[in-house]
Amino acid sequence: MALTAKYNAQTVEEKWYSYWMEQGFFHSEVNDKEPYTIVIPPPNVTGVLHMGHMLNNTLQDVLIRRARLKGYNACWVPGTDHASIATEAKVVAKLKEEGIEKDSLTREEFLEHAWKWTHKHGGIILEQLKKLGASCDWERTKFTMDEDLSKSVIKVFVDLHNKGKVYRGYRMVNWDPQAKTTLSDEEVIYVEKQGNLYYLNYKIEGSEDTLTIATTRPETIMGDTAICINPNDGRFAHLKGKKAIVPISNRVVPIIEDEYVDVEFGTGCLKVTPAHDENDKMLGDKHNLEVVDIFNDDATLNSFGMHYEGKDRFVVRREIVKELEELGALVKTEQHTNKIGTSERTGAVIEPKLSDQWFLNMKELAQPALDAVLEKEVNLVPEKFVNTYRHWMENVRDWNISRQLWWGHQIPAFYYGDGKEEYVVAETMEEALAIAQEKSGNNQLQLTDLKQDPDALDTWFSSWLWPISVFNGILEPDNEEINYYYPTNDLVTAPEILFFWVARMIIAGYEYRGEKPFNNVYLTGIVRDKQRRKMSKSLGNSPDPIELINNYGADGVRVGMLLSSPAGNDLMFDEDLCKQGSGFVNKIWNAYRLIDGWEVSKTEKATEASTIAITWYKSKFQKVLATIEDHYSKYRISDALMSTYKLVWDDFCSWLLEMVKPAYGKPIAAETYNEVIGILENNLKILHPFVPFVSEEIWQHIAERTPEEALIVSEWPKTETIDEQLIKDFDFAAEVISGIRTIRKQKNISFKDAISLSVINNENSSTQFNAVIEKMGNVSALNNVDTAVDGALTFRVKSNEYFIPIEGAIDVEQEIAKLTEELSYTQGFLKSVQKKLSNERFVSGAPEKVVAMEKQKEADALAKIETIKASLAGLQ
RNA sequence: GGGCGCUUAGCUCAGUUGGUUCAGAGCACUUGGUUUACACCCAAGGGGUCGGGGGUUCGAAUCCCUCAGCGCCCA
Repeated sequence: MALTAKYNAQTVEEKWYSYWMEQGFFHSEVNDKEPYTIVIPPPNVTGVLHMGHMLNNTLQDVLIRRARLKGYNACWVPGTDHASIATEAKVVAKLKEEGIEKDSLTREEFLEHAWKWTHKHGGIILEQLKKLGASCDWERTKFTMDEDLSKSVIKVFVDLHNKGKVYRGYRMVNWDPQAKTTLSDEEVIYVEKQGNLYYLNYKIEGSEDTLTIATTRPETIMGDTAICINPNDGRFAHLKGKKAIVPISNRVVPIIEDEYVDVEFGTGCLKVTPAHDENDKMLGDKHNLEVVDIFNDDATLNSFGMHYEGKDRFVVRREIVKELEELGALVKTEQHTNKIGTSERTGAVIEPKLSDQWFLNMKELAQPALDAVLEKEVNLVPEKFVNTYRHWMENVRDWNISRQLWWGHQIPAFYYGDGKEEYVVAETMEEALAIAQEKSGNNQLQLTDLKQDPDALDTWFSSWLWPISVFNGILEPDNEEINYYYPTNDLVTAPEILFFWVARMIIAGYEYRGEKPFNNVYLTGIVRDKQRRKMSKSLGNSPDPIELINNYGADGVRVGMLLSSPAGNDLMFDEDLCKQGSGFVNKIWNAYRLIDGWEVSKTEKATEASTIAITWYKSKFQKVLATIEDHYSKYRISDALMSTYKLVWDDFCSWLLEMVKPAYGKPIAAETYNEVIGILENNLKILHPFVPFVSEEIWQHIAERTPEEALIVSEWPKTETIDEQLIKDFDFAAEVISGIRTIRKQKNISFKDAISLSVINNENSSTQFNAVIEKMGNVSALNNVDTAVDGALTFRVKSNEYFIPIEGAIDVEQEIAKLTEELSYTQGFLKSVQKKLSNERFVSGAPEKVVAMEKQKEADALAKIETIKASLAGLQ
């Protein structure tokens, strides 16, 4: 079969991906081999593939493909996440477009819409991942709301409740007024915003005096129930025990004292609104203040807002400032920047709100998970994240796990009465009824008397079980699969979700398996554009990944993603990287085209150059293989790629193939050809994790292969001994060849013109590469000589001196200048070495090895100086 | 405000316990090369006071102090 001149990525990629699928190479079953497991960070069902997924999943595929080649039973479990808030928001928006309000639907009706939406969009990302070449075990695809996974979530909730870890509490929570739900602390993003600081006068009861407070939120004055001063602040001693009158509402509120107040900030007088600020709530509890909640769930004002009732908080802010100004209560307005909490999902400004929510007590649960990372049971890569992790875990706060949403796992709490405590928690309604009858002492209770808590659980409360629940390890804790695949090996994810997800998975792992969920966590960087901006849909600075694959091929994009993504460092993505990637693929392809085009002769003898070249490459390959293994062991995937890239491009293509290449029109010895094919096959194996498609394509071209012989399931190259001396000798020869090329370029000697080369072999260097030097330098004859050759261009490698006689006159002046410069540099170098060696403290203080090396340097320099001096003498 | 980290070539980054050619790689750049795999190519080359200053040491990109700039996490 003739090879196309241009590599056609698209057809090749489709062909081999379906072949791999048909042969079931991605599928894993429990067997006798050692498992290697990865669970995918499940993408949201709302999502489309973005560059972060590309990076993340490329890395996972590299790891899983390499594990497969190394003979592990490789299992990569894919799946998706139901993403409560995001999905519900999307469905609500879609319904709105169709003129349907969520409120007009029953829960069941709404969920029907949500499921429909999920079935339509949920699998998009997974389908897109196939284009990238992801070798997931698609037969194992899971969804966080699958029946068994849902049951696992409910079981865990009930279990934690029975253990007293899950509790219901009336707390200040983060309220997203757009999604109309609470958020966990982790879902709040603080952003710096330019705002105003308003100075307002409050009258003091029974006097004409006023006091001045400073606030960023004048719209909350309707909720003020106190003014607070610092007892140590002499300025306000006269206010002690008095009362103040809140403007507009004219509510009379006490003036309390607390050292919490920052004397430096604002005026030193603080208005206290316990219903709408966490710190104020704390003051309110301490001083027994009234709590006045002035907001509706959508952050419009309620009846406490008086004539502002029904208006949005930000509208009210503008209007109330005007009114306060008219009343003469506004003293001044200053510009002020502060950090404002916003919703991770909707971007809405968070409103602190008091409400009943479900919480998970984290302190004790977190302890084993903290120890696991500190003791390196679980490795975070890069290690710098350990500190961040420790800090979060040591200061972990209780987790608000309830969400005022329908899409998700409904909380299995059932109320049998109107009292706050009149509820039971159980996995099923029937169980709930039995417990309720017992708890209430009322045997007459019916199923219809039970009302389930309408709230859903935080999405992360299901995904924290992911590494366990995908193997059904919660419902059947002793099943064969969980025992075999768990703990998984590596997790690849973004540092952004270290707390949201990774930490909580570790917690759940220890709580429900008594064991870590994974050995290593590889935290990738964030994909940014060239201007260091995070790639996002809203900025429109993210290329379409599928478009990229169409343009550069999946292999090209994979290489492009990996080229510049050291662990934990952000990746400044540039489409040129994909271009470089596809350039590499093209290079590999063309190297094979060259080999494939050779006429093979059984009678032709292997040339001396090709024999030594092949021996050399095998050693070089082993050396680089060891380096690559080391990089992988440290999760330095881009370094592993770069080592492979240079091995294939430089050592294989530029050196080996050029050294064994037969002269134009000549056949190649069968012996040499077979060796080169063997070498190529090993190259393809180490290339495969990075460029699975082109490597399989070439592999299958080389020979007819049975399915069992496919590259994807072949064997990773064995390590063999490395002949270091041979590699050194080659490097020396390469320097000689480089010297010849430099002279050719300087003197404008075309490569087509053969030259003769003489050497004074002061180094006593190996001559086994002489045939290579002749071939690669187009040298007609390589002679050993004892004395300098007259009328020749010269260069030196170490203390070896090389002569290239040329027709016509040598520019003696230029040669002398060149030599003089080289001489003075070497003399300077010698001087510094000798200075070191004559330093008594160096010789006695430094290790023997280091001193010996310095002595070697001295000897080398002395020898080199001799040869240069001799050459100079010859010229003058 | 508290904690962590970063600063090395034009760009993106390596550089392990201080000690071989340790001042590096890839890209970009400059120059030359196209009948014979690849111009998505080949070959050669230029380029850095290792953020500034101070210290420890025989020896510092590497350890310590300090200043400046940047980033992340938490409140």
